[in-house]
Amino acid sequence: MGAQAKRAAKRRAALSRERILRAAIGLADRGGFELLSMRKLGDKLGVEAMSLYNHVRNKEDMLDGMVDVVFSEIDLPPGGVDWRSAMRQRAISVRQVLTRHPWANGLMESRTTPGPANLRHHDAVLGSLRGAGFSVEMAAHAYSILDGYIYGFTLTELTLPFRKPGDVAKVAGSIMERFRAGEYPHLAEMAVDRAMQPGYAYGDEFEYGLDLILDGIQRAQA
Amino acid sequence: MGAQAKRAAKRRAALSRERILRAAIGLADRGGFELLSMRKLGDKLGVEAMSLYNHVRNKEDMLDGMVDVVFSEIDLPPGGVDWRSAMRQRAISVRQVLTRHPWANGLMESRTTPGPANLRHHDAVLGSLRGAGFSVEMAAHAYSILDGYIYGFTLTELTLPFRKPGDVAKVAGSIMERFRAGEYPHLAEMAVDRAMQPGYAYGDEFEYGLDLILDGIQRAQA
DNA sequence: ACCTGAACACCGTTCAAGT
DNA sequence: ACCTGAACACCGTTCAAGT
Repeated sequence: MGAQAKRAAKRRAALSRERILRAAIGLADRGGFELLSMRKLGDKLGVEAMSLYNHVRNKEDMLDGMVDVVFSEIDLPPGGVDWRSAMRQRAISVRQVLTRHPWANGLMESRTTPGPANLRHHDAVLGSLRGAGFSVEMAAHAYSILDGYIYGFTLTELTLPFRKPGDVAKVAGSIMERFRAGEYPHLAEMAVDRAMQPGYAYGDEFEYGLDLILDGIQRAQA
Repeated sequence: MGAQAKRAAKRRAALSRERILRAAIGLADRGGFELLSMRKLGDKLGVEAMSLYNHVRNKEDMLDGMVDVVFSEIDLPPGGVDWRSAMRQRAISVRQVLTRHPWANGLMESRTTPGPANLRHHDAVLGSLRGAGFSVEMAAHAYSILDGYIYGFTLTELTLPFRKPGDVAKVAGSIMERFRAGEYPHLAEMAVDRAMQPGYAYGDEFEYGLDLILDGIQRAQA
C-alpha cells in the first residue's frame, strides 16, 4: 500500500453494510440502475470491489438491502384518520419515493426475501384496513388493487417517453409521420388534443385513478 | 470452416430478424431474462454471436423487437360488444400473454421506441372507448387506470414468492418465526386465514380488481 | 477482521478479414 | 451480403495472500 493509498484509507470512514447500501442507492439514483456495478461502487467508496463482499453476501443480497431502505422511506399509513385518507396518503408516499428511486420500481414487489421495513410496511397497511373493520378477505382485495395500481402506474409513468410537457412533442415527432398518415387515428387524437396541450402532465392521472379505486373499495366495503 | 460446421450451416435456415426474435423470446421464456445473452442466442441458432448484428442493431433494438412480438400476441379489444366486455377481454388477454412471457412485463410500457404492434394495440384500445362515446379525457383516464392496474398486478403476481398454493407454506416458513413472535400480526393473520388455505391462488384477485375498476369507470362515464 | 491482486468465466460490441 | 476470429472494455465472484 503506497503512502497515498494509506492516506486515502485513513480519510474514508470504515466500510459497513449501511454505507454500502447508501452509496449504491445514490449511484443507482444518479447514474441509472444499469450503471450500478460492484466495481464502480467500490471506486465510489475508495475501495476495491472485492472488499464489498465482506459486508454483503453478493449483489443480489445488496439489492435486497437497497429495496428495504427504499421501503423504510415510505410513510406508513397514518393512524387517527379514516382508512380512506390513510390509504390515500400512503399511496402518494409510495409514488413519491419511487420517483426519487426509479430503479426500485420493478424490484419492490419482487424480492423473495422481504426485509423488515417491507414487512412492517405491509403489516401496517393491512392493520390500517383491519382496524377500520375490513374483513381479511376485503383487506386482501383492497391491498391487491391498490398496490397493483400504484406500482403499475408508477412503472408506466417513470418509463414513459414523455414525462414533462415539453417531451411529448419531441418524442411524438419521430412517430408523427405515421400519425399523419392516419394509421393510428386515436393515438394521434390523444396526442394532439391532450398530451400536447400546455400544462399536460401524465402524473396528474395518478390521483384520478386512485380516487376511483378508493371509491370502489368504499362501495364494496359498505 | 470444417466439414462438420459446413454441414451444420447448410442444415440451419438462413438467419433473419424474425428468426432471431423468436429464438430470443424462447430463450427468455424458458431460461429467464438474465440468461439471454447474444452469445447464448448465437449458440442456439448455430451461429456466432457477431452474426446477429447483421440483422439487429444491438441488444436494445432486439428487445424492442421482442416486446413488439409480445404485443402482437395480445388480442385487440373485440368489436361488436359493449366497451366493458371489450376492455375486460383485452385485460385478460394482456395478463395471459404476460404470463407466457414474464420477462416482458417490465419492458412493455418502457420502450421509448414503440413498435407497430404496440401502436396498433393502444390505438385499438382508445378506438374502442371513443367509439363507445368516451370523451378524449375520459378515455385517457380509463386507459391509464386499466393499464396501470393490469401491468402492476401482473408484475406483483409474477414475482410473488408464492404463486402456487403449495409455495406459500414453503416461503412463509422462513419468515414464520418472525410471524410467530407477533412482530407482524396482520401479515400473519393474512397468511394463515387466507394465503395458506387450500385452493388459494393470488391470481384470483385479478378479476375482482378488474371488475371494481370497470364499475368505477362505468359510473364516471354515465 | 478486513482488504487486495490475480484470476476465472462470463458479458456486449467493433472491426478487419474471410467467403 | 453475410459470417467469423480476435480483440476491447467491461461484468460478478472466488480465493489465496497480505495487514
